[in-house]
Amino acid sequence: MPYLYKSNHCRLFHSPVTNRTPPSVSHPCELLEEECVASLIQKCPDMRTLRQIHAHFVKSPANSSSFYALSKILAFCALSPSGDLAYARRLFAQIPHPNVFSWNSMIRGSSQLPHPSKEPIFLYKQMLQKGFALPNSFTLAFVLKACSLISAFLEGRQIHCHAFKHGLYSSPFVQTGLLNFYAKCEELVAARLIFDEIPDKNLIAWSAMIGGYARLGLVNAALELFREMQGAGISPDEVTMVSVIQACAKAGALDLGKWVHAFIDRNGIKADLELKTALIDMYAKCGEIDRARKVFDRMEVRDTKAWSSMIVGLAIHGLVKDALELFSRMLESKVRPNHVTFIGVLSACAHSGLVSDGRRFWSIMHELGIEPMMEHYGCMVDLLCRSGLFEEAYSFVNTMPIMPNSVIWRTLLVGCKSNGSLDKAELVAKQLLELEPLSAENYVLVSNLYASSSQWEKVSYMRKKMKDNGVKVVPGCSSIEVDGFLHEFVVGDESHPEIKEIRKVLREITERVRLAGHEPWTSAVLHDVGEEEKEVALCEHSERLAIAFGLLKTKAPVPIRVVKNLRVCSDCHEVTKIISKAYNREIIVRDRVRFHRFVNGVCSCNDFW
DNA sequence: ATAGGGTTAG
Repeated sequence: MPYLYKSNHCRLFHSPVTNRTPPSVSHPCELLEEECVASLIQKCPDMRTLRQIHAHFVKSPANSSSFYALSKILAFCALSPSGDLAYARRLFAQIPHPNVFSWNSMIRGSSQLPHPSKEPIFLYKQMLQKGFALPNSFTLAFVLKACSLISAFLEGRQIHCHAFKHGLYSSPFVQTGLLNFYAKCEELVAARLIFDEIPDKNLIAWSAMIGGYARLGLVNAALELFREMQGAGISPDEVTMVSVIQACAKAGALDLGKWVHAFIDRNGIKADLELKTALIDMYAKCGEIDRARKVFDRMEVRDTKAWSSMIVGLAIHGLVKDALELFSRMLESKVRPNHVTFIGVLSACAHSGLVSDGRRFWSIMHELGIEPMMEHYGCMVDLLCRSGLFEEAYSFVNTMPIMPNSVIWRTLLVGCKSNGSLDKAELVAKQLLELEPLSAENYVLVSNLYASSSQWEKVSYMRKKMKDNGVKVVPGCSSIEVDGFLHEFVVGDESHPEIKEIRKVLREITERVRLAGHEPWTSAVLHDVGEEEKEVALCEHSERLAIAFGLLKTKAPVPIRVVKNLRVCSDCHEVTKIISKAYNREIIVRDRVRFHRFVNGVCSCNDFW
């Protein structure tokens, strides 16, 4: 059907380029044979040249029925970094019965866009509906990748069925595709079932499974598999190591992270851009900002993510000056900052109350065409509140072009308290509880606020409201790393083998907390327990369990690391302060925003709340 | 005939 290509010829070409020989392609083909098109495409540097190849191809009637050459042209447009997916789409639309190769090119091409969509999944559905081409192992691998990018669980599960239906399940590419898909959807049990079924697990399968555990911060599972992998005689590469390092970072497991770093050096694994960025992130998240900086300084090439991870790391450590200096250097080296970089920069400003700097960076961000996201608004609200500009923060939130989320309202609520704007507090609290009526921490925060102004009736009203709404307390969770193993503690969980000794130390801590004049009423609100159980409620708080464990095991004057606090309340910080002083130890507490380094009861963070 | 699966910052 030659007319098909000729008649659409004009639509595909915006300029008359048909009679010129491509400058960079000096292939002496008179007639563009199939192989010739293929070899030209191989060397094709850009779309301009491709259009010319395409034009020659279209002009030659001998070629117009060559689906092979056409699929080569299509693949270039859809897949090459110098291709043009829009051009590929137009070309594809003109092919009456695309072959499986062309479908695959379109599916893969459309899943490589910077903003993943359902387009590849729709294409796959179309392919099945039309029924002219049957999916092969490439198809399933590509569409599974697309599903994993957007966590399209239902679609991916269907493809799992298709793999059996079309007899493609035995393909290692389909298997790792499925494994990775389930892992990305956080369905680790399903992922593990597939992993265990793979007879000859290769490097990719091992890495995908380790990566699945790593993303969820299951550091022990990730490391156990990493050890098993080596036992099975498979050598990890830099991609595997990124996941292992990420697992350490997520869990705040510094000693493990250091060991893994040494492993990388010892085994001659090349630390590339990604791995170095992962190392920076790991050291920063584990509280070793100097080591993070060392890795960063030794890098030869740094992209936006590398710069950002260092800037964010410095910011969460409260090293504001260094963070902002680094940002200037980043601009000098012509690496374009993105929204994550600005989260680091703005949060750095917020930590030190640098209002005018914060405002300046806010406008630079706009000048660079970066649309502020919720996190950026959050930083600005925090900055204004900490700088005593509560009224401005309040009107800032009320004029936001996007609906403020609970984090924004909570920031503002804390701002109400510190700025003494209790009149606005009720309004903010109302917004917060309307938006998120099922989260226990909101009730605690609001009732803390009432308690600070001795409005006890409102305190008990909050407790009642929480009960009426059926709010369940999500157990707090902390972890502590001892001798290369991460111990996790969940509130109420007594399964730890050393629970008796832990309890003994906890009682001692409780006594010290009491002697210091603190009442553990935050926990009492949460647990609603009688006087007798109050002590238990306090003790059961995960962070204190972790601290207690650290005191048991850590006899030498080394820092006690309390990390991965999912729920850190101001009460915890108080306790940490007291313990640090009593035991003359350095305690590092990490919350979602920053580090608090307590030495002899004094927090190095100047904005300790 | 053509091609492919695991990785970094919030």
